[in-house]
Amino acid sequence: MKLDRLGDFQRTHRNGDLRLDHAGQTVRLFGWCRRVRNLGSLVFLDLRDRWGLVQLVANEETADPELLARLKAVRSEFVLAVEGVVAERESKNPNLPTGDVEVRLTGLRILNTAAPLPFPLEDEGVGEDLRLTYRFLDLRREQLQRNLRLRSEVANLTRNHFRELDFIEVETPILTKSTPEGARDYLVPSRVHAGEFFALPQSPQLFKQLLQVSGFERYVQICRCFRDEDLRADRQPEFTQVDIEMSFVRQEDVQGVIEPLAVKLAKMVGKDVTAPFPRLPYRDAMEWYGSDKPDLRCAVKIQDATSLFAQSGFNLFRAAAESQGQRRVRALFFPGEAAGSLSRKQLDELGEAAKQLGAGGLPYAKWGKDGLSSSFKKFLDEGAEMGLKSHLGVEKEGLAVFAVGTDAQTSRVLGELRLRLARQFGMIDESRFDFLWVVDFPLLEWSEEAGRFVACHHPFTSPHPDDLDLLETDPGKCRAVAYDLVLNGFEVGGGSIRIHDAETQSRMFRTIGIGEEEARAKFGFLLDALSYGAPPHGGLALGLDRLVMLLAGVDNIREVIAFPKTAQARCLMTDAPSPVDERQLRELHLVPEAGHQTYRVGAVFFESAEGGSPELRGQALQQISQMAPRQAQGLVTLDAQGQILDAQTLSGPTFEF
RNA sequence: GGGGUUGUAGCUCAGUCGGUUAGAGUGCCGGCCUGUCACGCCGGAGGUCGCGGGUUCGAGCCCCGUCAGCCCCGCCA
Repeated sequence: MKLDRLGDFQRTHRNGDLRLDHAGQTVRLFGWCRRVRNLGSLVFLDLRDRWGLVQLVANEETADPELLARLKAVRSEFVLAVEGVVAERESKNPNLPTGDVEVRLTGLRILNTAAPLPFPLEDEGVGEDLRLTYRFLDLRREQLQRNLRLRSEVANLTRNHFRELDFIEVETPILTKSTPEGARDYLVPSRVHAGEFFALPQSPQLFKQLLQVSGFERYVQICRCFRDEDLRADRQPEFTQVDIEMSFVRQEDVQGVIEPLAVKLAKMVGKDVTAPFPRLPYRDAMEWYGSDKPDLRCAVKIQDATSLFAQSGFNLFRAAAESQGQRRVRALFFPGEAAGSLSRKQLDELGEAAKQLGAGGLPYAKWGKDGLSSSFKKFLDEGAEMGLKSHLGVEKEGLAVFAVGTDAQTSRVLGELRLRLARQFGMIDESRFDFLWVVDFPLLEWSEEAGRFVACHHPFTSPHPDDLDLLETDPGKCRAVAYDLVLNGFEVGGGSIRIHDAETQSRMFRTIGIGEEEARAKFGFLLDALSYGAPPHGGLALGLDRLVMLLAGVDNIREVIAFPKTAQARCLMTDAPSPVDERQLRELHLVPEAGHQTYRVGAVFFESAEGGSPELRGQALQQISQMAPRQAQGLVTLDAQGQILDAQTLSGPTFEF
């Protein structure tokens, strides 16, 4: 098709803005054809631009025949420039903001054609792999346009918020130094320095602290961060943080600049939240909710039921009661008919879920229409049942589930079941935004894998002033001045007051097994900086993607990122990551120089009683084909004496011997 | 690294106990149509049943392997 030129055509209106007031005006519009409805001698076309949709119309009696013919050639997603007169419609469409008017065409330029799309833009439920492969089309969809617009507004509001509070935006390096601790780094090989690497930042942590030493006092940055770890629905390998750091502050001061921002952001999507947010010590969060990021939209709390079973005939529970706190019996009680009428099958499924979470099983007590049923009913005489009911607060129907074990075990099981059951029983009010601060995190935790203590937050987090001495005596008990911002069961931010003196920092390094020499080599610049007048300081980082996800009311972080990666950390659109030229690898010193190239020859020997059966050979060939691409590959089959039976290349013929 | 789940027409899906030529809706192409807005009516084209192997007289369906998407555990200071 011959395309028309844009020429000097100028837009006069946005499509979505046209109203009855415009009737009689000649307008010029741009946009994409959403759909043509060709009724023969009457043709309608919906023209879409970023701001909305308006109906165009032309008919045989009034329109230029050439224009009409051209209009009939238009297909979905063609790019058009049109001129026409706004007119009141004969039949209005109340579902459309522009539904009272239409544009009677006087001119039409086809600026570009479009092949039929690989998927319809209107449908929900298109396969996500397709959407990601054609992300540029996926992004035409209203939902994603809306999400990215929201994201843009969140970023702007955030910038303005901190600007008003006199923060300074400073950019920090993307090419930086790999540090031990924390997530796996993405590495960037240095061409100039053979065998050496930059790392992409997991966060600008050290730089923002150094900016405090430099005297900026209030720093903010909306920055990209990178972590080479496995993905989840709310986790991408590159993500965006709203990163702040302040000098001369306590925890409350940092929370005090974040809370009003959170209130404003919530308001932006029509949610009323009030600051200050509740502060919940980590220990209580684990005790009541079995999670360090509790979803407070459900009121159900975990309760300790250990003492109830001190005399019980139920050995499992009594043993816990006799373990002097080593193990406990903990319970969740869900009131309501839905909970009280759970079927045997559903209870079995719950039991399975509990086992997946590491429990031995799931003891339960259910009060339904026909009274008590329980997996340990024979140990529940009337008195015991009454005790249980008054302890758990059972009034009418409901379901209690139990877990027994160490605190870590029972928290894990009940924390997860709390969420699952609350959802199942409709006890989560989806319309609510429940922010809270989880505070007083432990500073350190024992790592079985590393055989030492590791920092819970990061190694620059200040120990709680009251717990300083525990660093050497009982590190596991030492609290940190660290705080997470939690929204509806998601960690949307985390921060801490930092260590600002070199001596405490050295003690911290020592405690987590980083020796003097290693500390010098890896964090020398930080220790230096701390020794030249570092002010007390602290800060926080918000996970922007996750926050926007919750503000947008979607359940996946990819829905608020323009070009996200798959769960396997690939970009289906660009097919990244991908192999690179060997020349690039040589320049980066990742393969030996040309001329000194060495070739490795590998062989795998499959021993088999059947010798060269076709089945085995097929399997072997396929496995080889998946080992290393672009190499000559083949399979040689030997008999028991080592004589070659045949040789087969992957693509070529089979050579018989 | 482990577990679960999905993969059939461009798209969304159905496909019985393993049995004839693999279907529907939608999209696409052609024709008709003056008030549509999910336009309507008529006709047509369109399939590597993800890929490889096996079992079987016969495989979309059963078995083994593998690839890809999604969810979860581990991991994510």
